[in-house]
Amino acid sequence: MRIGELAAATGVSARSLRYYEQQGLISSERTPSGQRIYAESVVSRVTFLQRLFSAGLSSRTIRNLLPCIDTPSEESTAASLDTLVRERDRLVAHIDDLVYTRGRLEQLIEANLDS
Amino acid sequence: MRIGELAAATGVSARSLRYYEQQGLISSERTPSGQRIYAESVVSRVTFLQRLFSAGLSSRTIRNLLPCIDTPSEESTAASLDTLVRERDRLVAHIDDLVYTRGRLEQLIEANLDS
DNA sequence: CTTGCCCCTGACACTAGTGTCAAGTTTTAC
DNA sequence: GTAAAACTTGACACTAGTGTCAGGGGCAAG
Repeated sequence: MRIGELAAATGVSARSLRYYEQQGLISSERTPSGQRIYAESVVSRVTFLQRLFSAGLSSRTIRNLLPCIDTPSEESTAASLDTLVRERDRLVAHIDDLVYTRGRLEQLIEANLDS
Repeated sequence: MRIGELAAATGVSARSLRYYEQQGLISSERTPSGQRIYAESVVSRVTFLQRLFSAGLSSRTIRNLLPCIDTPSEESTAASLDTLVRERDRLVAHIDDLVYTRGRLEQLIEANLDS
């Protein structure tokens, strides 16, 4: 599939897809003339990348844990697994914080509802 | 209290405190020479601001809901309350998304642990 | 009075992902 | 074969909160 199709399939702009490739997060074949050709599996990869971005991971951090995604259960993923666990912990802490904030907002809504 | 003390008390840089004031999120008295003097109550305000920033609210959005914070239960907060509810909903959706992402990361950790 | 520390404003830099434009090439459709 | 649509690289802009530096003023302790 070409970049326009991938963009349509994932909702990610072609600009961003090229950026992801530049950051080493996705890969593509090239036609003889240089146009990118993506495997079908890249769709779910891009979706997952979006999810990680939305969770606040940087492209650098994501690149660090790619071995855990691409070749699970191999020795070469020691540092990758470390990054993965660290990001999970960071995410858990952030969720806890957001849940508390949600409570604060709901208190505020209640206090403003008795009008 | 002066800006250095407020910075120490909140862990927010003086630079950021001046920025918050510029954005209309906090206010201060001034000494005749122009130095900022903060009320004690600004400490908790700044702490809450940090919380909202960390939840992804922009300073513009925060300013919109300040009426709900400063003068709860008044008519003038109709638009403010609307913003508040909208942000609460956005936050709830985001938390749900992050919880799902946490599950994905934990699946990934598990898949990489059987080495 | 002077030393040292704190404060003031204004300006510029940085990050990091994305938008957008330009100029040129390739593919597709008629 | 020609026109439209899609692709290429490269470059520059933007956001928004923060860091940092410059050049100047304020104020307390010695």
